[in-house]
Amino acid sequence: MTAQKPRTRIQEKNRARVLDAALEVFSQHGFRGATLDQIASEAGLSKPNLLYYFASKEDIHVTLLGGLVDTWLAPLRALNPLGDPHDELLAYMRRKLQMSRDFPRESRLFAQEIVQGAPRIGDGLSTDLKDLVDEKATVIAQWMAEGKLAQSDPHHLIFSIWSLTQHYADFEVQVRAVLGDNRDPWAEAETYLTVHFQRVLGVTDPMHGQ
Amino acid sequence: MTAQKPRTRIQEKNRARVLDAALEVFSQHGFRGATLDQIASEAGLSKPNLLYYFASKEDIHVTLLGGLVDTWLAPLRALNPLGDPHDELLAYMRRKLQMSRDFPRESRLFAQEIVQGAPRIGDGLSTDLKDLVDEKATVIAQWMAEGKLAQSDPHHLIFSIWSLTQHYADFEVQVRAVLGDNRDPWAEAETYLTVHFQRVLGVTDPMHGQ
DNA sequence: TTTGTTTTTGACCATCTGGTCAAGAGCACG
DNA sequence: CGTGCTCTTGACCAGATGGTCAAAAACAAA
Repeated sequence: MTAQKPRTRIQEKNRARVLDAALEVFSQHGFRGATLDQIASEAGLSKPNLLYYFASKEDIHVTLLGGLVDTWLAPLRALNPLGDPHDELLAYMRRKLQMSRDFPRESRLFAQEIVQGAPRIGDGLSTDLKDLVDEKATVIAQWMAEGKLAQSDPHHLIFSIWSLTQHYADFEVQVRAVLGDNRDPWAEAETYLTVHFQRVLGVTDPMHGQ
Repeated sequence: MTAQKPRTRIQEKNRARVLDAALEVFSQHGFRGATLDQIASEAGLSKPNLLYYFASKEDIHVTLLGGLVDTWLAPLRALNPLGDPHDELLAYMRRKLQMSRDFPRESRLFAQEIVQGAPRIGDGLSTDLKDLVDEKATVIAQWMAEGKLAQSDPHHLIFSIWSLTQHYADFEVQVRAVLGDNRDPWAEAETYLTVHFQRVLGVTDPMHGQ
């Protein structure tokens, strides 16, 4: 299943450096907009040296995306069917927001891949992703049927969590431009989204400000 | 202010064809991923002929984005301070969703520009966009102060409308992959988002299913 | 038809880009 | 030191790409 781990320490270190550099460049310019020279320079390696560690530009990109999907889906996997519905979903939202804040480059890389039609990841979407989402959607539907959450379409509820949290990473420039320099987007996002989702989920007893 | 309109009919027609082709290609591959040959081919023109109508690749891209911003902001401009708060905001959301459905290429083009840090549109964000949003945020804040809407941060409320509506255009592949072939994302989106925002806005008297 | 203007194109070019290669540097081990 | 292995690089290449240009085709006006 897993590819053979690189043997030496230096290989492991340099592969990591390349991947980090590539993440920086790919997330900013997209796959075709990125150049091997840029990545090599960012990684502090010569281009041929970079190609000693990875077979091709696409190899780097694929490796990056592959390692990403699992990480990205982890918060959803962690959604516990046995926990309290509100707590679980709010916690999921917060975890997702944290990931957007802590790994904006990863978020943007993923966003670009999807916007462009997921040309190099498409298959995984219809299988792994769909299966996981369907599974969790069933759990949520069950919660709703039990009257523990306000009724709505579970799939779209999940979409709304993705959309609202990733927005702050993917459209960060726009958010900052609109809010101005004196505000902290991430702090405000957590406050706002908590209230937002409490309402959407149909909280029974929040301290409703006013 | 406005550039001199092209004189002949054929110029107007061919410029339009180029822009449409460019929109197709840019929105799919990003600026650097798109090639003049692709655009020319898509427009049914030879590359030199294309460059007879536009000075450069960047010229095409800038023209496209420039014409876009106004259109994209129109729905927000139309938000009426004198109307009913719930109706106005729900109508805004629906108009935005319709635009995402009817002009997904425009949405994706814009999304890519923002994700990449708005390198060719950045200035407009901090001025035109910010001013308009600030203005409308004030209106919304007023509505909230009058108790006509549930309290929350107006700027982030606007972000949430952008985010949730554009998601269905920008991440359409993902949405379709997750929902499967037998569902209609756009129809469901309208239904879902209506309920979603009724809750967020603090509807006084919805038919609450259960 | 003649003349002047707009449109179109084939040929061409400089540069960039992903990728190769052979040779060299560094290094571990006997 | 010598031997073999990993790592690094300068030089190079083929193809793609943005853009130019002079000349030809279309077209409009007289």
